[in-house]
Amino acid sequence: MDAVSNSNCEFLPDASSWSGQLSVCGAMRGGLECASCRVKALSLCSALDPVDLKELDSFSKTSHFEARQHIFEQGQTNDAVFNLTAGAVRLSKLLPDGRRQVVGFALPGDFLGFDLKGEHDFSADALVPVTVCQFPLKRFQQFLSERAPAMQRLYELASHELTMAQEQMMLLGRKTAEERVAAFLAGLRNRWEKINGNKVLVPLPMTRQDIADYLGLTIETVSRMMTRLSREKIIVIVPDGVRLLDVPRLMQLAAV
Amino acid sequence: MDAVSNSNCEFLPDASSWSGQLSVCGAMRGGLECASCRVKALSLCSALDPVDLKELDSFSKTSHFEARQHIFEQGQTNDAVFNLTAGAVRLSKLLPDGRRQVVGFALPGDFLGFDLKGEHDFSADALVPVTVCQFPLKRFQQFLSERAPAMQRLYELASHELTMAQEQMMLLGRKTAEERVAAFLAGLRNRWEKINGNKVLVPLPMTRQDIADYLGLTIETVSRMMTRLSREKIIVIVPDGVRLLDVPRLMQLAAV
DNA sequence: CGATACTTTGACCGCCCTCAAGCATCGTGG
DNA sequence: CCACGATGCTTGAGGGCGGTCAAAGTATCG
Repeated sequence: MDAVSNSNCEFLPDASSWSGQLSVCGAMRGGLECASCRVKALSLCSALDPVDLKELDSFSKTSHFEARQHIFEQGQTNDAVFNLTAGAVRLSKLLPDGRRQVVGFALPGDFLGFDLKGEHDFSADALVPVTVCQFPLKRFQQFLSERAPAMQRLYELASHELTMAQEQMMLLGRKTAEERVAAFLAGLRNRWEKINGNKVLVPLPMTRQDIADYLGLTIETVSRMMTRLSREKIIVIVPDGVRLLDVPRLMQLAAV
Repeated sequence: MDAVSNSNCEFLPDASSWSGQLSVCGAMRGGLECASCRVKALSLCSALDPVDLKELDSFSKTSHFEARQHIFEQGQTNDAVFNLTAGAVRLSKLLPDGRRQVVGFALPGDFLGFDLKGEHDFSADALVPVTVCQFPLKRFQQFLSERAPAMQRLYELASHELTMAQEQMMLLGRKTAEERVAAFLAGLRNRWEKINGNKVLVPLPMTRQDIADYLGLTIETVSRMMTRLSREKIIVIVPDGVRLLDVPRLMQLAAV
């Protein structure tokens, strides 16, 4: 996997801004077609031959979102699906009284919009400047119904997402605060590694509040646990992320 | 939906055993083909025309499991998928140190085995006598690749499962003990209603420990919350289930 | 630099867990 | 028919993990 070079795409803990990092490391240069997409191998499109890819390209639209912009919102009718090519997105649900649960973070290569009908049951918000391939829902569904491999690939992605969701249930239902934070960092590391190849620098484009809402904790507890991991020389907290010093120990604390 | 008659299939709080109830209300009489399956409308098979259904039938096998028998286990290689036609199944994950998280309960009509490859990442155990339609994985995959509507239907089921999983994340991450128990009962009611039409009698084929492991609580807390709901005249605890007295209040406590 | 947003740290508290005992139900065998 | 052990459920007393409240520290950006 050489989709992204390691040298100039590394997460730079001291200086690089997200837009800067992501415009360099990002997947699709505006206006170029799917054929040149750099997250293709990670995404839905890996199942498609060049002909199908061109067809898909013909009704896709590249969109950009600034940090904090809504890509779609809970309750809104679902009329498009997305493939994230650059940036990071928070997926969250709200209760009527304002309590929030983050159900996931989407990174480059991730697909948004598995629920192909009805209303969105969570919101998707750009955490940093974001680029997506956007597909109108109707056209996308028609495309799928005519390409068994694409449907099959999408199923695999959804099924994997379901497995991850069950793992998250284990985390939320049965793990301690320290285990949750350790598992979160270890999990994110593995995802980023597939994207930028870096095994020790873990970008955290989300706030502590977002992490807390993802892990079923409060912002204070997340902060305390990060500090604890830091004191124990397992991580170093850097701007917009962490550097992992002792991955084996981190994975052990994560309680698999 | 008249697949199941109401009169003699009601959950009987005082006398009926699970095997008794389920053999009467159950979906498929041993040896009969898919065409007569009574949970068809709820399941994967609703997407199939009679010809495809016959083809599917040709490589299906009806299996029975006694209460407490394993249908499959976490870590075991995945070589079959199942459609539950009668009974109830607990889906659970274990941590190395023995902590358990129940990731779901399967009821008649539910599909088991969305992850079509690798190893099972949870165990499926019969809570009561169970009947399943069993399909060898390879044949099933081949069947799917040739029937777009079936693949699409399976995708819908998986996608719905994912949505439910996200709802469960909200429950585990952000709801109080009372809200969790209320939401659990309200959710089960809606699922049973589709199966047996009963809106107030909610069978609970699982133990309090199973419920606790599903809700991220302890058995004592589940028991206390059930007692509290009972004291507040919202439910009545009956053998093997609950009777709902005040559904609106229950749904309100569930914090939607 | 001052305003704003985010993070960290500390002191205290409460919800749920732990530990322990008692109760109900059911199948089994005397 | 009842004694019984096994299993599961309920209830109570007390403690701890993580939440709440409050304040100080830090980065970013006009």
